Amino acid sequence: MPELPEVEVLVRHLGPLLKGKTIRAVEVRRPGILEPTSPERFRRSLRHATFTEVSRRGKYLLFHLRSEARTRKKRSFVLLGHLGMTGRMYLSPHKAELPKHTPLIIDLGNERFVFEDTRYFGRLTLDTSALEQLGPEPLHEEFTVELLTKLLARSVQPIKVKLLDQSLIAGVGNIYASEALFRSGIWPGTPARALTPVQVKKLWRSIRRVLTEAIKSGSTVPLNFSGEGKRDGLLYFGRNADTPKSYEERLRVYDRQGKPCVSCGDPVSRIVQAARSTFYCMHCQAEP
DNA sequence: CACCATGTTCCTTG
DNA sequence: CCAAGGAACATGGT
Repeated sequence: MPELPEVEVLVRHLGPLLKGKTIRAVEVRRPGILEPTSPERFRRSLRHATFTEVSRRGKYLLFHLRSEARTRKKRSFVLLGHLGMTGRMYLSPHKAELPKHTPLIIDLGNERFVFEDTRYFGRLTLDTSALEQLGPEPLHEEFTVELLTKLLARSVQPIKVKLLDQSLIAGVGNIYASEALFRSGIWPGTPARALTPVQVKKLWRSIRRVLTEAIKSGSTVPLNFSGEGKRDGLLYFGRNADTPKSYEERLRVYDRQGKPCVSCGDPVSRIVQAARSTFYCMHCQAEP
């Protein structure tokens, strides 16, 4: 469930549940997801540590912990999480059956923290160096039109590909990149530096709007993070009974190839850029 | 068997 | 050094 909004909603959900909980034991079933941290070091650091806070940076989850070792002095550290393509994290009763692909389980006493990840692309590690390369948070005040203009000024890369660059803007992924460009009426193949000032401003607004709206739809709805059901917690596939809008209504172009554009009725196109699908409307996002 | 999938990193080539 | 493209990672759905 990976882009910025999904991670943000998950962080808001997990924060209150984990705060103050102490780790009793750690079971590593797939050491690869800890890399480059060794399972030994991982277990040693986490055992007896207490969660103090959960926050987010781009698509990363930051679990803030404090080790309470009596013998040694207290020390704060961060456990960095990433959901990859298929990762999920939730609390679950001990008696609940674990899913087939569960790389890591943390025993919290009364319940356990489960990291489920079918494709094992996700991470839970003590190495936080990945954060250093991230660009600005698109929803923070520091992300201004002027900053976006500067970031796009020299590049000839297609704007859609640029939006996926985490060192440019942190948290935008393949779905919301297509969505933001559709809302801005910009052709995905436009070289970044060829965008007009008006287009940059529209794009800036659209990025913030699609992310904010996605967070809102996830936050106002009682999402089910219990771990039952395949797609629970995925905002774009959300289908809770109380969901105000179905995912078809929430996403305007993504995965809608051949279906009528919600704006003009022309069929939505699919192209491949940097080996990823891009969805757009040839009429509403015309090539200049 | 084919192709596709919300992500990131590494390698090659220019 | 940079940009661009592709493969790799691993598993499942259609």
